[in-house]
Amino acid sequence: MAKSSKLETGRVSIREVAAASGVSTATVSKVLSGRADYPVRAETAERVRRVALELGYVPDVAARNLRTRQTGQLGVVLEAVGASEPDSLLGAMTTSNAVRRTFDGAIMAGLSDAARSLNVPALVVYPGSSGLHHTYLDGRVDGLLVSCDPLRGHQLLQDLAQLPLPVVALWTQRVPPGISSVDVDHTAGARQAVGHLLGLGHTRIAFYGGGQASGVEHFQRREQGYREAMTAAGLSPMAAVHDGDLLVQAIRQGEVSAVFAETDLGAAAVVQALAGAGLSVPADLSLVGFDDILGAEYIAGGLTTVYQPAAEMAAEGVRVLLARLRGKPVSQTLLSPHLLVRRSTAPLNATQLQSLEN
Amino acid sequence: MAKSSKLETGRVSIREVAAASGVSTATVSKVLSGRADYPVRAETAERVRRVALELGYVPDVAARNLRTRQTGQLGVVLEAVGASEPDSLLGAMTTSNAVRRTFDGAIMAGLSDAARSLNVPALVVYPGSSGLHHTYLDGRVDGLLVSCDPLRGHQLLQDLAQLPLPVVALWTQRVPPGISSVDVDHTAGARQAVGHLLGLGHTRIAFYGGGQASGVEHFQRREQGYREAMTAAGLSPMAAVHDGDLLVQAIRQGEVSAVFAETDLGAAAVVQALAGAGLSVPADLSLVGFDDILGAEYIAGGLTTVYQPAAEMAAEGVRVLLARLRGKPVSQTLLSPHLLVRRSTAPLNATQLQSLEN
DNA sequence: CTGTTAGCGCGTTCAC
DNA sequence: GTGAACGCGCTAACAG
Repeated sequence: MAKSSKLETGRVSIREVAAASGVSTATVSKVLSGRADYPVRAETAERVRRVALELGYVPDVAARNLRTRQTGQLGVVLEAVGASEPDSLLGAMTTSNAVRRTFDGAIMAGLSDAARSLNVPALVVYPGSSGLHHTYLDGRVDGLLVSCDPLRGHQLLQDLAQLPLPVVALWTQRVPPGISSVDVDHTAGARQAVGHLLGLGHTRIAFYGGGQASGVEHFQRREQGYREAMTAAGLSPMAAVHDGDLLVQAIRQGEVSAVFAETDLGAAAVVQALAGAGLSVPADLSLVGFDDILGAEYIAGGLTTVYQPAAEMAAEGVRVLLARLRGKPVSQTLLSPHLLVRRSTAPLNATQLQSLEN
Repeated sequence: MAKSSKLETGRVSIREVAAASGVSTATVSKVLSGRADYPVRAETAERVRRVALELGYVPDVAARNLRTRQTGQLGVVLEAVGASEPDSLLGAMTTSNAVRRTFDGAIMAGLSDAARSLNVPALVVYPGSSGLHHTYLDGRVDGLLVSCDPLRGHQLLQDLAQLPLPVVALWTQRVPPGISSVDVDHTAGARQAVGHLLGLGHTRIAFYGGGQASGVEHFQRREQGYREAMTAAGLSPMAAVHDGDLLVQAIRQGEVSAVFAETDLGAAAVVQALAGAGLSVPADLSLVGFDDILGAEYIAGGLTTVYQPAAEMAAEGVRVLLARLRGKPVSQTLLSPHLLVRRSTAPLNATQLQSLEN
């Protein structure tokens, strides 16, 4: 209609609300931003709110961001994603990659739920590529959550530590100074797993793991928990096994009646090795895994395993980050996993006891 | 130092770059925005670029968003996340939920990779709650990608269709008018699966599925593909089976030598039912699943299954959305899945042939 | 053809 | 409770 040189955004602005309620834009802003430290007469506030609602006023995010120099958005960096392994064709996705994605899915779910309930307007996702510069992040988010990939180095965290943003790392305890972390207590989880086996009467408990991926922080902690639990029970920890044939041999010779596997996938490999040798779980071997991956119910008819509280970890991460945004200091948090007892573990039985005595 | 009432952002602004290069801010903007339609002498442009680099100038995202009324961000709605099933405690996560999360992880990975390679600065994630209002989305993103949960209704898409944003739905073909979609061609995948079994000599092929989740779009299409493949081969499709005992009975009576299961999890259930009856895969039954979930390599010693290209679907979704942002029309896309042949399928064997003849 | 001027966009906040 | 400056990049209109 009106021949105007101004851009028409088709939105109701704060000025229109101000005009319609007979106050200044400043007053409208004070009322609607809900800050208690700007006193406005209750009657006025009420009128402004009603008019805003009637007019369908929605504050403009961009303008607010510009003025406040904040976004209300949190960044989520998925380290495993930036690795750019070409896995899209022919299902060439590696298994560990798939595991990561499962967990990232859970992490995203936990983050989204937490963000919504804690009134964080939005999460901004970035792949954890090395080129994750200041440039991309600055101005888009107020802080950063990093879903770390324990299989990779800490280069990403080192880089992110340089940013002028608070950073919370998930799923790791190895963080540069200045970065908060939230991790699962792998050691405690391992102790629970081994404790369960001890409670069933097993004493010859092996740790299955330490393959190519030894050196991985999580796995080291899990083995550490195994050692602690064994030692605390007055038993000698055994050297880690990572070979199905050797394990089968050890079982046959009565040297092993139970195994705590580093991961559920490792446990699945154990089951396959035993099956190939005509042995079964839990009759010949009690088996505990770690992770509770998708499909764990179908490993050995139901794998007893340590559940990692990924969603809770994510939620805690959001809380920690918001706290930092409010000035709280850097912190390190550990969350206890818990044991899911299914059908892959059983009391030490007569047959096992017998071969044990040989 | 200087007693200034201005906010100190500690950033290099376009004005400083302009001053340092001896031109106006307008010129700097023209040079750095890279738009060809604003002619600037090459020499000047070069100087400006150099100065900007030296000063470490980074355009302010908020200011740019405010002026251009665009964000360069795409929204990602995860429908499965908004359902708010309390699954964080005690591992009460349902299996289908876990499957969804796996796929959402893959989707996020695909989206992130695609976004980066297509120069989309950021993805903004939202849980697919019903309260996903205009309010939250408007001004934060230029368009929306929706990772649909086929187990739920289409209410979410109906709501999103009202928004003044282009929307691309992933993982569904049932979309309201005005919404683009990218889905896996479930029917084609099912035809591949059944074709594989036919090629191995099987003719008595059952479809395992149609339980509580019948009515789910994907599953209907998979069953449809089964029917088409059977019919095309001159065979009569059998009624869907969803009971392990009945299936075992049918196998024993020679009525079934192969099964195409609606999902990998369904296939896992079949394996368990057979194991309980002393039957094995693939000796007594050739089995094909659908999904290639994590752990599929461990079902029946390696489940033959239909791989869903989740990451590719996500990448295609980003392309489609960017195209729409450039004015391209609404479109519906189907991506072909492909068969992963592992060890759960084998040629029709003598024993099976014999019981077949009874 | 090259570059400048002068606001615009809109919510927030300081000084009165 | 108000007025007006402010945050900062973009671009239409204009001058040389």
